[in-house]
Amino acid sequence: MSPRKSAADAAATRARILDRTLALAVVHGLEGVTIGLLAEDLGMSKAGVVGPFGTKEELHLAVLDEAAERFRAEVLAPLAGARPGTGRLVRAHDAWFAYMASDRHAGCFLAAVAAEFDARPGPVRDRVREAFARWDAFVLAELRAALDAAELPPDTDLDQLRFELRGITLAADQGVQLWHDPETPARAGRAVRRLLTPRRLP
Amino acid sequence: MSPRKSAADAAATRARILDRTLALAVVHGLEGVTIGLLAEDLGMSKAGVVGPFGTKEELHLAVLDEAAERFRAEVLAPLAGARPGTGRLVRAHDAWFAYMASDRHAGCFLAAVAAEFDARPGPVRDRVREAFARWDAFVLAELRAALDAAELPPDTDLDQLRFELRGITLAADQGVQLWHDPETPARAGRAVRRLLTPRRLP
DNA sequence: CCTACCGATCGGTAGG
DNA sequence: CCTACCGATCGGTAGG
Repeated sequence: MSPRKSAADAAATRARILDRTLALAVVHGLEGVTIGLLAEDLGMSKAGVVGPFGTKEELHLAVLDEAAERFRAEVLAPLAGARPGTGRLVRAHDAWFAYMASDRHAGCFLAAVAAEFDARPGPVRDRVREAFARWDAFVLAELRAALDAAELPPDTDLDQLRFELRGITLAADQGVQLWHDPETPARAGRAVRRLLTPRRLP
Repeated sequence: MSPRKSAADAAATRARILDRTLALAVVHGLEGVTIGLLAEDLGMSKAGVVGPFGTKEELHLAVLDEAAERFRAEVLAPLAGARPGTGRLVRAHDAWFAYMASDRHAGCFLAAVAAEFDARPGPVRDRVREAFARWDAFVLAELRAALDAAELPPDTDLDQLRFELRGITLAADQGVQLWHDPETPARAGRAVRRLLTPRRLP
Protein backbone atom coordinates (compact mmCIF):
# COMPACT_ATOMS: atom_id res chain seq x y z
CA MET A 1 0.00 0.00 0.00
CA SER A 2 0.98 3.63 -0.40
CA PRO A 3 -0.56 5.50 2.52
CA ARG A 4 1.13 8.82 1.70
CA LYS A 5 -0.23 8.99 -1.81
CA SER A 6 -3.62 9.90 -3.14
CA ALA A 7 -5.48 7.74 -5.63
CA ALA A 8 -4.39 10.07 -8.43
CA ASP A 9 -0.73 9.74 -7.43
CA ALA A 10 -1.11 5.97 -7.36
CA ALA A 11 -2.59 6.01 -10.86
CA ALA A 12 0.27 8.22 -12.08
CA THR A 13 2.83 5.81 -10.64
CA ARG A 14 1.05 2.93 -12.33
CA ALA A 15 1.13 4.78 -15.64
CA ARG A 16 4.87 5.54 -15.27
CA ILE A 17 5.61 1.87 -14.61
CA LEU A 18 3.58 0.76 -17.63
CA ASP A 19 5.26 3.32 -19.86
CA ARG A 20 8.78 2.18 -18.96
CA THR A 21 7.86 -1.51 -19.07
CA LEU A 22 6.58 -1.03 -22.61
CA ALA A 23 9.74 0.82 -23.66
CA LEU A 24 12.07 -1.75 -22.12
CA ALA A 25 10.04 -4.69 -23.45
CA VAL A 26 10.51 -3.46 -27.02
CA VAL A 27 14.23 -4.01 -26.51
CA HIS A 28 14.45 -6.95 -24.12
CA GLY A 29 11.20 -8.80 -24.77
CA LEU A 30 8.45 -9.03 -22.20
CA GLU A 31 10.16 -11.84 -20.28
CA GLY A 32 13.42 -9.90 -20.36
CA VAL A 33 12.03 -6.97 -18.38
CA THR A 34 12.84 -8.12 -14.85
CA ILE A 35 11.49 -6.41 -11.78
CA GLY A 36 15.03 -5.43 -10.83
CA LEU A 37 15.79 -3.87 -14.22
CA LEU A 38 12.53 -1.97 -14.09
CA ALA A 39 13.11 -0.78 -10.52
CA GLU A 40 16.56 0.55 -11.42
CA ASP A 41 15.25 2.23 -14.58
CA LEU A 42 12.48 3.93 -12.61
CA GLY A 43 14.60 4.75 -9.56
CA MET A 44 12.21 2.77 -7.41
CA SER A 45 12.39 -0.28 -5.19
CA LYS A 46 11.34 -3.66 -6.52
CA ALA A 47 8.48 -3.75 -4.05
CA GLY A 48 7.27 -0.40 -5.36
CA VAL A 49 7.23 -1.73 -8.90
CA VAL A 50 5.41 -4.98 -8.20
CA GLY A 51 3.05 -3.58 -5.56
CA PRO A 52 0.51 -1.87 -7.84
CA PHE A 53 0.13 -5.04 -9.91
CA GLY A 54 0.58 -7.89 -7.46
CA THR A 55 2.73 -10.17 -9.60
CA LYS A 56 4.94 -9.90 -12.63
CA GLU A 57 2.35 -11.66 -14.78
CA GLU A 58 -0.35 -9.16 -13.81
CA LEU A 59 2.07 -6.42 -14.81
CA HIS A 60 2.58 -8.19 -18.13
CA LEU A 61 -1.16 -8.31 -18.77
CA ALA A 62 -1.53 -4.64 -17.87
CA VAL A 63 1.24 -3.72 -20.32
CA LEU A 64 -0.47 -5.66 -23.09
CA ASP A 65 -3.70 -3.77 -22.44
CA GLU A 66 -1.80 -0.49 -22.40
CA ALA A 67 -0.17 -1.29 -25.76
CA ALA A 68 -3.50 -2.32 -27.29
CA GLU A 69 -5.10 0.88 -26.06
CA ARG A 70 -2.29 3.08 -27.43
CA PHE A 71 -2.52 1.33 -30.75
CA ARG A 72 -6.26 1.80 -30.86
CA ALA A 73 -5.98 5.48 -29.93
CA GLU A 74 -3.22 6.29 -32.43
CA VAL A 75 -4.17 4.12 -35.40
CA LEU A 76 -7.89 3.43 -35.28
CA ALA A 77 -9.51 6.27 -33.35
CA PRO A 78 -8.65 9.01 -35.90
CA LEU A 79 -10.58 7.07 -38.56
CA ALA A 80 -13.75 6.68 -36.52
CA GLY A 81 -15.71 9.12 -38.64
CA ALA A 82 -14.74 7.82 -42.07
CA ARG A 83 -16.87 5.59 -44.24
CA PRO A 84 -16.10 1.84 -43.96
CA GLY A 85 -14.55 0.16 -46.97
CA THR A 86 -11.26 -0.12 -48.83
CA GLY A 87 -10.50 3.60 -48.45
CA ARG A 88 -10.59 3.51 -44.67
CA LEU A 89 -8.81 0.16 -44.58
CA VAL A 90 -5.95 1.53 -46.67
CA ARG A 91 -5.72 4.57 -44.42
CA ALA A 92 -5.74 2.39 -41.30
CA HIS A 93 -2.79 0.45 -42.63
CA ASP A 94 -0.96 3.63 -43.61
CA ALA A 95 -1.51 4.94 -40.08
CA TRP A 96 -0.09 1.71 -38.66
CA PHE A 97 2.98 1.87 -40.91
CA ALA A 98 3.61 5.49 -39.93
CA TYR A 99 3.17 4.54 -36.29
CA MET A 100 5.75 1.74 -36.69
CA ALA A 101 8.30 4.12 -38.12
CA SER A 102 7.82 6.54 -35.22
CA ASP A 103 9.55 5.89 -31.92
CA ARG A 104 6.30 4.58 -30.44
CA HIS A 105 6.16 0.87 -30.93
CA ALA A 106 2.98 -0.48 -29.35
CA GLY A 107 2.08 -2.37 -32.54
CA CYS A 108 5.53 -3.90 -32.94
CA PHE A 109 5.44 -4.74 -29.26
CA LEU A 110 2.27 -6.77 -29.68
CA ALA A 111 3.71 -8.60 -32.69
CA ALA A 112 6.90 -9.34 -30.76
CA VAL A 113 5.00 -10.69 -27.76
CA ALA A 114 2.89 -12.82 -30.12
CA ALA A 115 6.07 -14.46 -31.38
CA GLU A 116 7.58 -14.66 -27.89
CA PHE A 117 4.60 -16.40 -26.31
CA ASP A 118 3.04 -18.30 -29.22
CA ALA A 119 4.21 -21.63 -27.83
CA ARG A 120 3.47 -20.79 -24.18
CA PRO A 121 -0.20 -21.29 -23.30
CA GLY A 122 -1.51 -18.97 -20.62
CA PRO A 123 -3.13 -15.61 -20.01
CA VAL A 124 -0.39 -13.62 -21.78
CA ARG A 125 -0.81 -15.54 -25.01
CA ASP A 126 -4.58 -15.30 -24.70
CA ARG A 127 -4.42 -11.54 -24.29
CA VAL A 128 -2.17 -11.12 -27.34
CA ARG A 129 -4.48 -13.29 -29.40
CA GLU A 130 -7.41 -11.11 -28.36
CA ALA A 131 -5.60 -7.99 -29.53
CA PHE A 132 -4.91 -9.53 -32.93
CA ALA A 133 -8.44 -10.92 -33.13
CA ARG A 134 -9.85 -7.41 -32.60
CA TRP A 135 -7.75 -6.12 -35.51
CA ASP A 136 -8.87 -9.05 -37.65
CA ALA A 137 -12.51 -8.29 -36.83
CA PHE A 138 -11.99 -4.68 -37.90
CA VAL A 139 -10.32 -5.75 -41.15
CA LEU A 140 -13.02 -8.26 -42.00
CA ALA A 141 -15.79 -5.75 -41.30
CA GLU A 142 -14.11 -3.25 -43.64
CA LEU A 143 -13.70 -5.89 -46.31
CA ARG A 144 -17.34 -6.88 -46.04
CA ALA A 145 -18.37 -3.24 -46.36
CA ALA A 146 -16.10 -2.96 -49.40
CA LEU A 147 -17.70 -6.04 -50.92
CA ASP A 148 -21.19 -4.65 -50.28
CA ALA A 149 -20.18 -1.38 -51.92
CA ALA A 150 -18.78 -3.28 -54.92
CA GLU A 151 -15.29 -1.94 -54.21
CA LEU A 152 -14.04 -5.52 -54.52
CA PRO A 153 -14.99 -8.20 -57.05
CA PRO A 154 -17.98 -10.21 -55.78
CA ASP A 155 -16.07 -13.50 -55.67
CA THR A 156 -13.28 -12.11 -53.44
CA ASP A 157 -12.06 -14.49 -50.72
CA LEU A 158 -12.10 -12.16 -47.72
CA ASP A 159 -10.22 -14.52 -45.39
CA GLN A 160 -7.48 -14.84 -47.97
CA LEU A 161 -7.26 -11.06 -48.19
CA ARG A 162 -7.15 -10.75 -44.41
CA PHE A 163 -4.30 -13.28 -44.31
CA GLU A 164 -2.33 -11.39 -46.93
CA LEU A 165 -2.87 -8.06 -45.19
CA ARG A 166 -1.56 -9.60 -41.96
CA GLY A 167 1.50 -10.67 -43.92
CA ILE A 168 2.16 -7.15 -45.12
CA THR A 169 1.98 -5.77 -41.58
CA LEU A 170 4.36 -8.43 -40.28
CA ALA A 171 6.80 -7.80 -43.12
CA ALA A 172 6.59 -4.08 -42.39
CA ASP A 173 7.28 -4.75 -38.73
CA GLN A 174 10.36 -6.77 -39.64
CA GLY A 175 11.48 -4.16 -42.16
CA VAL A 176 11.39 -1.47 -39.49
CA GLN A 177 12.60 -3.42 -36.46
CA LEU A 178 15.16 -5.85 -37.88
CA TRP A 179 16.35 -4.08 -41.03
CA HIS A 180 15.79 -0.41 -40.18
CA ASP A 181 14.78 0.10 -43.79
CA PRO A 182 13.35 3.62 -44.12
CA GLU A 183 11.47 2.65 -47.29
CA THR A 184 9.37 0.16 -45.38
CA PRO A 185 6.24 2.25 -44.74
CA ALA A 186 6.02 3.30 -48.38
CA ARG A 187 6.61 -0.23 -49.62
CA ALA A 188 4.04 -1.67 -47.25
CA GLY A 189 1.53 0.98 -48.30
CA ARG A 190 2.06 0.02 -51.94
CA ALA A 191 1.53 -3.63 -51.07
CA VAL A 192 -1.78 -2.86 -49.37
CA ARG A 193 -2.94 -0.86 -52.39
CA ARG A 194 -1.97 -3.64 -54.79
CA LEU A 195 -4.17 -5.94 -52.76
CA LEU A 196 -7.18 -3.71 -52.22
CA THR A 197 -7.33 -1.66 -55.37
CA PRO A 198 -9.40 -3.47 -57.98
CA ARG A 199 -7.51 -4.17 -61.15
CA ARG A 200 -9.00 -2.09 -63.90
CA LEU A 201 -8.91 -4.15 -67.04
CA PRO A 202 -8.13 -2.21 -70.21
CA MET B 1 37.58 -31.40 -21.58
CA SER B 2 36.26 -34.92 -21.92
CA PRO B 3 39.26 -37.22 -21.70
CA ARG B 4 37.19 -40.44 -21.70
CA LYS B 5 35.41 -39.65 -24.98
CA SER B 6 36.56 -39.91 -28.56
CA ALA B 7 36.17 -37.05 -31.01
CA ALA B 8 33.13 -38.79 -32.51
CA ASP B 9 31.50 -39.05 -29.09
CA ALA B 10 32.19 -35.39 -28.45
CA ALA B 11 30.56 -34.47 -31.76
CA ALA B 12 27.52 -36.62 -30.91
CA THR B 13 27.17 -34.88 -27.54
CA ARG B 14 27.38 -31.52 -29.27
CA ALA B 15 24.67 -32.56 -31.71
CA ARG B 16 22.41 -33.77 -28.87
CA ILE B 17 22.80 -30.47 -27.05
CA LEU B 18 22.01 -28.48 -30.19
CA ASP B 19 18.96 -30.62 -30.94
CA ARG B 20 17.44 -30.11 -27.49
CA THR B 21 18.34 -26.42 -27.40
CA LEU B 22 16.51 -25.91 -30.67
CA ALA B 23 13.44 -27.80 -29.42
CA LEU B 24 13.32 -25.92 -26.13
CA ALA B 25 13.98 -22.55 -27.78
CA VAL B 26 10.89 -22.95 -29.97
CA VAL B 27 8.86 -22.94 -26.75
CA HIS B 28 10.82 -20.68 -24.42
CA GLY B 29 12.66 -18.40 -26.79
CA LEU B 30 16.41 -18.49 -27.19
CA GLU B 31 17.03 -16.40 -24.05
CA GLY B 32 14.60 -18.60 -22.11
CA VAL B 33 16.70 -21.73 -22.58
CA THR B 34 18.91 -21.51 -19.51
CA ILE B 35 21.89 -23.74 -18.98
CA GLY B 36 20.16 -25.28 -15.97
CA LEU B 37 16.98 -26.10 -17.90
CA LEU B 38 19.02 -27.61 -20.69
CA ALA B 39 21.17 -29.65 -18.28
CA GLU B 40 18.10 -31.09 -16.59
CA ASP B 41 16.44 -31.86 -19.93
CA LEU B 42 19.55 -33.65 -21.16
CA GLY B 43 20.34 -35.38 -17.88
CA MET B 44 23.73 -33.69 -17.84
CA SER B 45 25.58 -31.27 -15.61
CA LYS B 46 25.61 -27.57 -16.44
CA ALA B 47 29.36 -27.77 -16.99
CA GLY B 48 28.83 -30.58 -19.47
CA VAL B 49 26.36 -28.49 -21.44
CA VAL B 50 28.43 -25.31 -21.60
CA GLY B 51 31.78 -27.03 -22.02
CA PRO B 52 31.60 -27.87 -25.74
CA PHE B 53 30.65 -24.29 -26.58
CA GLY B 54 32.47 -22.15 -24.04
CA THR B 55 29.69 -19.68 -23.26
CA LYS B 56 25.95 -19.49 -23.58
CA GLU B 57 26.25 -17.01 -26.45
CA GLU B 58 28.49 -19.37 -28.42
CA LEU B 59 25.85 -22.04 -27.88
CA HIS B 60 23.23 -19.61 -29.18
CA LEU B 61 25.24 -18.96 -32.33
CA ALA B 62 25.78 -22.68 -32.89
CA VAL B 63 22.03 -23.29 -32.59
CA LEU B 64 21.30 -20.59 -35.14
CA ASP B 65 23.71 -22.22 -37.57
CA GLU B 66 22.13 -25.61 -36.91
CA ALA B 67 18.65 -24.22 -37.63
CA ALA B 68 19.81 -22.51 -40.81
CA GLU B 69 21.47 -25.73 -41.97
CA ARG B 70 18.35 -27.82 -41.28
CA PHE B 71 16.22 -25.33 -43.12
CA ARG B 72 18.57 -25.36 -46.09
CA ALA B 73 18.67 -29.16 -46.15
CA GLU B 74 14.90 -29.65 -45.86
CA VAL B 75 13.55 -26.76 -47.93
CA LEU B 76 16.19 -25.72 -50.45
CA ALA B 77 18.37 -28.73 -51.09
CA PRO B 78 15.63 -30.87 -52.74
CA LEU B 79 15.13 -28.16 -55.37
CA ALA B 80 18.79 -27.91 -56.34
CA GLY B 81 18.24 -29.57 -59.72
CA ALA B 82 15.20 -27.61 -60.85
CA ARG B 83 15.22 -24.71 -63.27
CA PRO B 84 15.33 -21.24 -61.64
CA GLY B 85 12.24 -19.09 -61.99
CA THR B 86 8.72 -18.73 -60.63
CA GLY B 87 8.09 -22.48 -60.70
CA ARG B 88 10.98 -23.28 -58.40
CA LEU B 89 10.23 -20.25 -56.22
CA VAL B 90 6.64 -21.41 -55.71
CA ARG B 91 7.84 -24.90 -54.85
CA ALA B 92 10.40 -23.52 -52.41
CA HIS B 93 7.65 -21.65 -50.58
CA ASP B 94 5.38 -24.68 -50.57
CA ALA B 95 8.22 -26.72 -49.09
CA TRP B 96 8.69 -24.08 -46.40
CA PHE B 97 4.98 -24.03 -45.55
CA ALA B 98 4.90 -27.83 -45.32
CA TYR B 99 8.00 -27.73 -43.14
CA MET B 100 6.30 -25.20 -40.82
CA ALA B 101 3.29 -27.45 -40.39
CA SER B 102 5.51 -30.40 -39.49
CA ASP B 103 6.87 -30.75 -35.98
CA ARG B 104 10.27 -29.50 -37.15
CA HIS B 105 10.41 -25.78 -36.70
CA ALA B 106 13.81 -24.49 -37.74
CA GLY B 107 12.24 -21.83 -39.97
CA CYS B 108 9.84 -20.63 -37.30
CA PHE B 109 12.71 -20.65 -34.86
CA LEU B 110 14.73 -18.25 -37.00
CA ALA B 111 11.72 -15.93 -37.38
CA ALA B 112 11.12 -16.01 -33.64
CA VAL B 113 14.74 -15.20 -32.84
CA ALA B 114 14.62 -12.38 -35.39
CA ALA B 115 11.75 -10.84 -33.43
CA GLU B 116 13.37 -11.62 -30.09
CA PHE B 117 16.70 -9.99 -30.91
CA ASP B 118 15.78 -7.31 -33.45
CA ALA B 119 16.39 -4.53 -30.91
CA ARG B 120 19.50 -6.12 -29.38
CA PRO B 121 22.63 -5.46 -31.44
CA GLY B 122 25.23 -8.18 -31.28
CA PRO B 123 26.40 -11.40 -32.90
CA VAL B 124 23.07 -13.20 -32.42
CA ARG B 125 21.14 -10.55 -34.31
CA ASP B 126 23.84 -10.45 -36.98
CA ARG B 127 23.63 -14.20 -37.48
CA VAL B 128 19.84 -14.13 -37.81
CA ARG B 129 20.08 -11.31 -40.31
CA GLU B 130 22.55 -13.35 -42.35
CA ALA B 131 20.14 -16.29 -42.46
CA PHE B 132 17.33 -14.06 -43.73
CA ALA B 133 19.66 -12.31 -46.15
CA ARG B 134 20.62 -15.67 -47.69
CA TRP B 135 16.94 -16.45 -48.25
CA ASP B 136 16.40 -13.01 -49.74
CA ALA B 137 19.32 -13.54 -52.11
CA PHE B 138 17.80 -16.82 -53.25
CA VAL B 139 14.40 -15.21 -53.79
CA LEU B 140 15.83 -12.28 -55.74
CA ALA B 141 17.91 -14.58 -57.95
CA GLU B 142 14.80 -16.63 -58.77
CA LEU B 143 12.82 -13.47 -59.50
CA ARG B 144 15.55 -12.20 -61.82
CA ALA B 145 15.59 -15.53 -63.64
CA ALA B 146 11.80 -15.32 -63.93
CA LEU B 147 12.06 -11.83 -65.36
CA ASP B 148 14.70 -12.95 -67.87
CA ALA B 149 12.45 -15.83 -68.93
CA ALA B 150 9.49 -13.43 -69.29
CA GLU B 151 7.57 -15.27 -66.58
CA LEU B 152 6.91 -11.87 -65.01
CA PRO B 153 5.96 -8.57 -66.66
CA PRO B 154 9.08 -6.60 -67.63
CA ASP B 155 8.24 -3.67 -65.34
CA THR B 156 7.92 -5.86 -62.21
CA ASP B 157 9.38 -4.33 -59.02
CA LEU B 158 11.40 -7.27 -57.73
CA ASP B 159 12.12 -5.74 -54.32
CA GLN B 160 8.43 -5.14 -53.84
CA LEU B 161 7.72 -8.75 -54.71
CA ARG B 162 10.41 -9.95 -52.32
CA PHE B 163 8.88 -7.84 -49.53
CA GLU B 164 5.41 -9.25 -50.16
CA LEU B 165 6.72 -12.83 -50.26
CA ARG B 166 8.42 -12.24 -46.91
CA GLY B 167 5.06 -11.07 -45.59
CA ILE B 168 3.35 -14.27 -46.70
CA THR B 169 5.95 -16.40 -44.94
CA LEU B 170 5.62 -14.39 -41.72
CA ALA B 171 1.82 -14.59 -41.83
CA ALA B 172 2.12 -18.34 -42.41
CA ASP B 173 4.45 -18.61 -39.45
CA GLN B 174 1.95 -16.79 -37.25
CA GLY B 175 -0.94 -18.84 -38.61
CA VAL B 176 0.83 -22.06 -37.65
CA GLN B 177 2.47 -21.01 -34.39
CA LEU B 178 -0.02 -18.61 -32.79
CA TRP B 179 -3.33 -19.72 -34.31
CA HIS B 180 -2.70 -23.41 -35.07
CA ASP B 181 -4.78 -22.94 -38.19
CA PRO B 182 -4.45 -26.12 -40.29
CA GLU B 183 -5.45 -24.24 -43.44
CA THR B 184 -2.39 -22.03 -43.22
CA PRO B 185 -0.06 -23.87 -45.62
CA ALA B 186 -2.74 -24.02 -48.33
CA ARG B 187 -3.67 -20.37 -47.83
CA ALA B 188 -0.04 -19.27 -47.92
CA GLY B 189 0.53 -21.30 -51.06
CA ARG B 190 -2.40 -19.58 -52.73
CA ALA B 191 -1.02 -16.19 -51.72
CA VAL B 192 2.34 -16.98 -53.30
CA ARG B 193 0.65 -18.08 -56.53
CA ARG B 194 -1.47 -14.94 -56.65
CA LEU B 195 1.73 -12.95 -56.45
CA LEU B 196 3.90 -14.89 -58.89
CA THR B 197 1.41 -16.09 -61.47
CA PRO B 198 1.05 -13.48 -64.20
CA ARG B 199 -2.50 -12.23 -64.57
CA ARG B 200 -3.80 -13.42 -67.91
CA LEU B 201 -6.00 -10.70 -69.31
CA PRO B 202 -9.07 -12.02 -71.10
C1' DC C 1 31.74 -34.81 -18.55
C1' DC C 2 31.12 -34.53 -13.17
C1' DT C 3 31.11 -32.33 -8.33
C1' DA C 4 31.31 -28.42 -5.84
C1' DC C 5 31.23 -23.98 -5.69
C1' DC C 6 31.20 -18.61 -6.87
C1' DG C 7 28.85 -13.87 -6.80
C1' DA C 8 24.84 -11.93 -8.91
C1' DT C 9 20.19 -11.72 -9.76
C1' DC C 10 15.60 -13.69 -9.96
C1' DG C 11 10.36 -12.93 -8.25
C1' DG C 12 8.33 -12.04 -4.23
C1' DT C 13 7.13 -11.02 0.92
C1' DA C 14 7.03 -9.04 5.77
C1' DG C 15 6.64 -5.15 8.08
C1' DG C 16 6.48 -0.52 8.41
C1' DC D 1 6.45 3.21 -1.63
C1' DC D 2 10.82 1.76 1.23
C1' DT D 3 14.20 -1.49 3.74
C1' DA D 4 15.51 -5.88 4.56
C1' DC D 5 15.21 -10.20 3.57
C1' DC D 6 13.76 -15.13 1.58
C1' DG D 7 14.87 -19.48 -1.23
C1' DA D 8 15.77 -20.44 -5.97
C1' DT D 9 18.19 -19.99 -10.02
C1' DC D 10 21.30 -17.54 -13.14
C1' DG D 11 25.94 -18.10 -16.11
C1' DG D 12 30.16 -19.65 -15.29
C1' DT D 13 34.66 -21.72 -13.20
C1' DA D 14 38.15 -24.71 -10.66
C1' DG D 15 39.74 -28.97 -10.36
C1' DG D 16 39.62 -33.54 -11.36
